[in-house]
Amino acid sequence: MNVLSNPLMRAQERSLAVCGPGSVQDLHHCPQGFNLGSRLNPAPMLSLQSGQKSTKPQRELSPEEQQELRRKINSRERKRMQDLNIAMDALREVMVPYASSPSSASSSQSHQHGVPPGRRLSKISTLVLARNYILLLGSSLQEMRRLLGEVSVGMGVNTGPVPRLLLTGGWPFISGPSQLLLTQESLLTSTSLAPVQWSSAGASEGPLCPCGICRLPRFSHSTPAPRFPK
DNA sequence: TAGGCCATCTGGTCCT
DNA sequence: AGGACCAGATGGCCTA
Repeated sequence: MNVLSNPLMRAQERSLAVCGPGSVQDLHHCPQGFNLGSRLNPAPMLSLQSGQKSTKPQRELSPEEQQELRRKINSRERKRMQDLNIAMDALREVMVPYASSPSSASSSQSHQHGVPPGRRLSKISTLVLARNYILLLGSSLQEMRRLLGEVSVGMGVNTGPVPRLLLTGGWPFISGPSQLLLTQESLLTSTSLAPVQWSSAGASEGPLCPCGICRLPRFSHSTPAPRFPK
């Protein structure tokens, strides 16, 4: 396998080559060697006194201990980001066929984000496409429910278990992208996965999402309280 | 060469 | 207290 053909591996290769994990350079962020003092706080950095809200006097860390702690923290963060990238790759893997589909409205958006066919989707494009895909599924489901409702009313028959599930608003457990990262439980309990209310006519109708990125019909941007009030 | 995308480091904040 | 999460900063790589 050609390592250089995979941007992710390329990046990892690069980081390993330049600042190998756990190397002393971890501490200095080798390209610049600046991070020994806070950019926001001119006071000596790397005090590493987590929180600093404790009134207890903290034990002074020796330079070696500081190094070791910093290295540990950096390594954790690196691992966290790598896990995130693995998840992103999994999502990407599922979304790529939709991105390359010429009839897909999403593909134009991937182009909008500078993703020519044949190239790896960027993170932002992957997320936008995934969102579009979910919206599409939602509208398809709406439409299906509507049709099933018409049919069952017209025929006056019991529609059986599956249609009833659809008609009552149950979320279908399709073997699609959502199953990659969501459990059945999370699907059932999540309120954010309620069927989307938007015209099946497409994005040309209704107000556009103001975010300027997705440019899709607005369907309620939930704005949870910021976790980090500034 | 400018701009997009990315990985990494870092300090701050929140959660368990 | 330690870990998770987040956002800002920075520099490298790649492409138009």
